[in-house]
Amino acid sequence: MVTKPISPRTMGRLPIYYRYLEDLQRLGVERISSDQLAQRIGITGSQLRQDLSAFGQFGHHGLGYHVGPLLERVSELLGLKQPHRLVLVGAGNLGRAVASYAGFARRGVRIGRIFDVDPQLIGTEIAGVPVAPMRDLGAYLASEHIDVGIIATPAASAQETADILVAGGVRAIWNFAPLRLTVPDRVLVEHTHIIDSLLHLSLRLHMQE
Amino acid sequence: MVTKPISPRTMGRLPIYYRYLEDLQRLGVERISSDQLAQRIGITGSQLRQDLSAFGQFGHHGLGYHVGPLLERVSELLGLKQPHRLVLVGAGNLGRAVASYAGFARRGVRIGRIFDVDPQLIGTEIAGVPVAPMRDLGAYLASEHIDVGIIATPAASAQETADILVAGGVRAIWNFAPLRLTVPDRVLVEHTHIIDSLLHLSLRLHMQE
DNA sequence: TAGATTGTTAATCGATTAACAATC
DNA sequence: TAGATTGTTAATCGATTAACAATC
Repeated sequence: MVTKPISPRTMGRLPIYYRYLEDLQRLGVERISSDQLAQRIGITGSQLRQDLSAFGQFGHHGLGYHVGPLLERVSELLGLKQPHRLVLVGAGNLGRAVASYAGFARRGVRIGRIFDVDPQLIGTEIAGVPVAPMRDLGAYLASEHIDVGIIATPAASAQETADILVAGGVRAIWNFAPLRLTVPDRVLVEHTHIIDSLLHLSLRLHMQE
Repeated sequence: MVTKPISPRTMGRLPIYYRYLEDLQRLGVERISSDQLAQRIGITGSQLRQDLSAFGQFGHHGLGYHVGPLLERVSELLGLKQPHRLVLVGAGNLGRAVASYAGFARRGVRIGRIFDVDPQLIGTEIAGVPVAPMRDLGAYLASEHIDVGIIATPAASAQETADILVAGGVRAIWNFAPLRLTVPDRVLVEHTHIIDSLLHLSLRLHMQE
């Protein structure tokens, strides 16, 4: 189905295309030209067409692109057609924020359980997901097939958590703790360091002066 | 002081250089060669030297780079030498997580006040920062000089919040709400959409299959 | 059909890598 | 000095833009 190899830069833009197409669909827009969509996103129409052509022919000469089918295709490329099964480790503010994120269910992302060391939290639910004691994480992973582990623990326990997740067979780790994790090559790590965003903003402010 | 124009890609890597240099400093490493540092980061030594040469000569032939002075220079470029004054709007889980982020103080980032609509929270403190009622935001901005407004409200009130922040004279908005904000050109917007990270991870997982 | 817009080729632009003289 | 490593130039590679024939 993939007609040409998709370049890294194009891949990096897929989440953005996905979000904009979702917005259009929600607004009831059925068709849009490459120039119109590109303008919203802030890129050139040429670049958008170049990107889209890497994974199929979706446009209609003279008419533009149908939002629905294009969104389907982008979703498929993003791997959103298969549901993802996740566990979340760390039920502090950040963990709670992640667990409560409204957009997951709609995209096939299911957090099966939350793990934390705080005895006060054990047995409670956060956003409908039960909180279990950290020491049960290994056993849980052994009994359930989990794709992704989310680490929202303090930095001090993040590596230890990663080790348990890896031993439990996760294929990827989504890491919010402010440190680099050491994992085997076969395990993907996505770092989400909010400080990077702030540093980037600070840089832009500074350049503007 | 800036010797050559710094390319967008190089600018994008500055936060990463900053974090790695911080780590090295904390570990007590005083000197490092471009090849060693590049290897840690996962880029080539050539690229690192090319990047660093854009903003000065820091290396010592045969010896490598001194971590301290280089970190100083990168901090300066990132605008971390001037303290930033921020307000945070929205004291939900995400807002609390941002307010509690330990790395801000060290980098000259100060959240002066938190605003929320929940009467229960008014008068309390989060991470030592007082929570004030949302309706006082405009007056607060008029009385204090604030650089950046952080939006951690639900999507439904994010644009309204942005309007108040803009009217209050902020130069930039750090937006966590899952929607695009409309602001005048002079106001910078940094979007931090955690869903993008997950989509990117999902894509990588999917490509690997 | 006439007008609009795609998909694709070719041209341009920018970023990364390779190589090495300079130099500590 | 000999060895190591920078800073920079030139070569390569890849991504973006421009242009337009194809086509609905």
